[in-house]
Amino acid sequence: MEKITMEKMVNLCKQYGFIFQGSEIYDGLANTWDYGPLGSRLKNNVKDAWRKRFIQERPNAYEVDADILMHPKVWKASGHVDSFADPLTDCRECKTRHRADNLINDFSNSSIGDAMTNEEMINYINENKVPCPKCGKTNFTEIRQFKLMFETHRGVTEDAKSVVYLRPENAQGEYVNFLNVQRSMRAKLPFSIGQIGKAFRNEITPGNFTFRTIEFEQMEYQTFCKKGNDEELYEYFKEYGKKFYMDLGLPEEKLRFHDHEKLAHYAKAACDIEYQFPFGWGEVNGTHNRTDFDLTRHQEYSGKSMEYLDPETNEKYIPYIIESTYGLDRTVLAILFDAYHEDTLEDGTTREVLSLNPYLAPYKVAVLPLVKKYHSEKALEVYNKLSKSFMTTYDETGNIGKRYRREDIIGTPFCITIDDETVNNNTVTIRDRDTMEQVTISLDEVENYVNERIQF
RNA sequence: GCGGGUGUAGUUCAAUGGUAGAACUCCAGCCUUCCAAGCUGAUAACGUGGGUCCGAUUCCCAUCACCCGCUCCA
Repeated sequence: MEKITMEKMVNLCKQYGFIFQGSEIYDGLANTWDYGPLGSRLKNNVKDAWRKRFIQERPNAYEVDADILMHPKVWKASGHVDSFADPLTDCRECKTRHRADNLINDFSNSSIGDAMTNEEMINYINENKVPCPKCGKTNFTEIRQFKLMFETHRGVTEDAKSVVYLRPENAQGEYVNFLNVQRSMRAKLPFSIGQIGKAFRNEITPGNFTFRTIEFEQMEYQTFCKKGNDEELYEYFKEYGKKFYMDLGLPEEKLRFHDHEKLAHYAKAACDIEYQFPFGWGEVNGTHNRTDFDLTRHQEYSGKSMEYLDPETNEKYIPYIIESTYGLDRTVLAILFDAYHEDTLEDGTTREVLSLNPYLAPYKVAVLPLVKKYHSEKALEVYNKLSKSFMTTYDETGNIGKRYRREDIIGTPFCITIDDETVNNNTVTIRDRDTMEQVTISLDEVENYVNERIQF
């Protein structure tokens, strides 16, 4: 088995219609990628798998589909406006990051930093030898204005009032709907709100194909619980997430937990699930104990009570939140890397195979007439019939071996060959992608045969 | 954001200061009754913008994009 490089994966994805470079005919827009016909099928199948495990099979779980554009105050409350758009400078000595204006204001015990430009700030810092609060040295990088949120404008005027943001995370869509979901679903704690959707971050990125992009999709799961149950649920969802990845087909030895030492402003505990990509271990999931930070802030900023009335104890309290976020694009990428391998057959020839979990495969079945001129009519009949049940493809070009190879590389689990026996006796040969074994069954049994094997 | 590398057909490569050649893929046809066979034919490329030059795909500059390594990353 040959290890696949990133370059080869990018190529393969383009060649077979999984993922294309964004805006390619205009030389591309950096760190944007479009999912092609097969890629979007795969991605949707991953979403469906997630929905099944997280919404359908778990008790008290509800899905929402919140808007990407939210009231600007949401991002004030969440802390994103303040921490995502500041003049930041790094201490070269101890690698800590600071707001330049705060350094100056604290140093001068005034608010003169507020009115300075970035250049004035760094000059002031260097001339006055403003020390790093952590290590006491004065060796700061140039100030960089971090605006990690994409902004756009509501309405036709471009005044500050009309600024709206493309959401940098989906979570707030679940949080602001906490009460709506709780009331309308008559939900009792603990319950969960899940959401699949796009988020945007204006980051400087190193790329790595779809691993880090400026627009990305997340599958999020927020579990609201009583304080005291939070730590147990946090541990539970870490394991549940790992199990999910293993169910998708990723091997345990390529997955690991990575506990965060440096925590975000909202988190009490944070742990990633990482997958071993060719470029190293990379985060595919993040589970956070967000405590009651978010709902408390929303209560503060909106003036609306976020308290839950516990029907058993009659206590009122703001719930804790355990968040578990799955990077959809990263998950798809991990699945692609893991599924790809090159086989050497007995006769010495090779084949490239995507051994995808059949549930995830873009096409479940390929219908192949053994010889075009004798069997294509019957094959098209079969194709039309099977298309009603699952994603089916049809190929009559070239010899049968070549068509098997074409299906192997796009991960189609079952190839159905239509031959004289099909025409005369209504039996077909089904060939398995991974074992290459063939079975002959009646045409009527095909749907059941395939259905049994594509469950998640 | 920094350093290095690379941009020629869908892919992988070639050649050239004087209008680009091949293999594979793809498509059509022939052949073919179960694993990339063969034959015929067709389509298809110098990332973009400047500069030097009579003339630039080739040399120079810039830009865009990708790759590798840093950096960054809720």
